[in-house]
Amino acid sequence: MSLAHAVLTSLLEKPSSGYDLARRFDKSIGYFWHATHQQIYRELARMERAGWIESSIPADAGKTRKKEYRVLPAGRTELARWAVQSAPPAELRDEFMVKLRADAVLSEVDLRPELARHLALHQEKLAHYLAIEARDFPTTRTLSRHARIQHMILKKGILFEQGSVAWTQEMLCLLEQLAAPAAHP
Amino acid sequence: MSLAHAVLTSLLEKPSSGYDLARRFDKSIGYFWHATHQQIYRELARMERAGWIESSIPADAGKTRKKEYRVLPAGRTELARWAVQSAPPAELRDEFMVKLRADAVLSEVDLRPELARHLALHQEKLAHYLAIEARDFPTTRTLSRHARIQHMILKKGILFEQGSVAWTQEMLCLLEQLAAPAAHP
DNA sequence: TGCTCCATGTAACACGTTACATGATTGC
DNA sequence: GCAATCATGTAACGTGTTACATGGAGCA
Repeated sequence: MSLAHAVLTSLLEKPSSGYDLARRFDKSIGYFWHATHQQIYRELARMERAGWIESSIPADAGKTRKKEYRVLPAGRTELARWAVQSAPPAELRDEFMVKLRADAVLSEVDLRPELARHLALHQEKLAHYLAIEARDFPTTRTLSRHARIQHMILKKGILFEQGSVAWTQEMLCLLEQLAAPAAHP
Repeated sequence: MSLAHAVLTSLLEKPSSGYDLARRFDKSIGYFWHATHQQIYRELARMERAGWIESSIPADAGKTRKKEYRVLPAGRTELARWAVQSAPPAELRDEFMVKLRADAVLSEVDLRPELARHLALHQEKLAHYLAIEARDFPTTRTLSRHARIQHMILKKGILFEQGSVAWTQEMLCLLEQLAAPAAHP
């Protein structure tokens, strides 16, 4: 049950509506823990029932159905309890590796177009992360504890995308070689 | 629906029982696509109903309930269809990053023991992968198409673990610094 | 006899995805 | 007036996890 805790963290950083949460997820925690708005609404409803959070109608709601959620002490306690709990480290889960194995055994499919597409996507994401880094962490020194941890989280994403870019390029290269052996005229 | 295709691939490599599949998963495809034996049995039952695979009682079954599954032409076709289908590249999904964010906002938990544990696990996994590499791919040249693709899949795992080790060390270092600022006597 | 390993499964539940529904507000 | 965006939800389904059940084979 990790989504609940991701939502708690996000709400501690800034109390918000489910809709806002869903959007902020897309560009912060969502880089490491994606969730759709339906999951988030479901989780918010559960957590309110559990007494971890409470909702109110914010000042800027007007005639909309907008609600704002805040973390209650019970939620904070629960988050701290969960955070120090031991859990297995993240595992790689990559559908494309399965496709490669299928290619290796079938040897009748061409995965190069898909690889090229992935390469572009990884490069795009990497560029995006690097832009965030340049904007938010221009200097390593003299930053608050909070900022330095956030920077390390971002670095994890950068490392992952750099690895992905490098590997995808090498793989593409290999498939080119295998497709055109002894290609000199 | 990716588990089905992982199982198809594995069965093409070697027809086997559900039990054997589950164990082979643990140390091949399972590095990139983990599955429990319950998932595998469920998937095998579905695929047999769908006509992608068929089962028979193998010669070495004796009085056990052992069954052996083989891929049918329909299964092979389905695998090829799926393999060239476009899909989004793998995303990072790391619970520990959520914990770090929680730490950043709570600043009352100590994640160092857990980080140290993860570091050891990553190093162990990396050593394991490198041992497999040394054993199965002593030379890059003169290998078959199949082996060279398999090697690249393994390299992806190595790259991931290397990145994880490096990042975890740096993170541990930072948490030490933050815990003991200006520590010279 | 009792233990571990082989081998297959059922059931219940938690989590994630997809499609659809509803209605108000904002901008052209 | 119409489309896009804000905002919240229901329903159905697919996938993954956990706990439990069953029974044979091999061994001390």
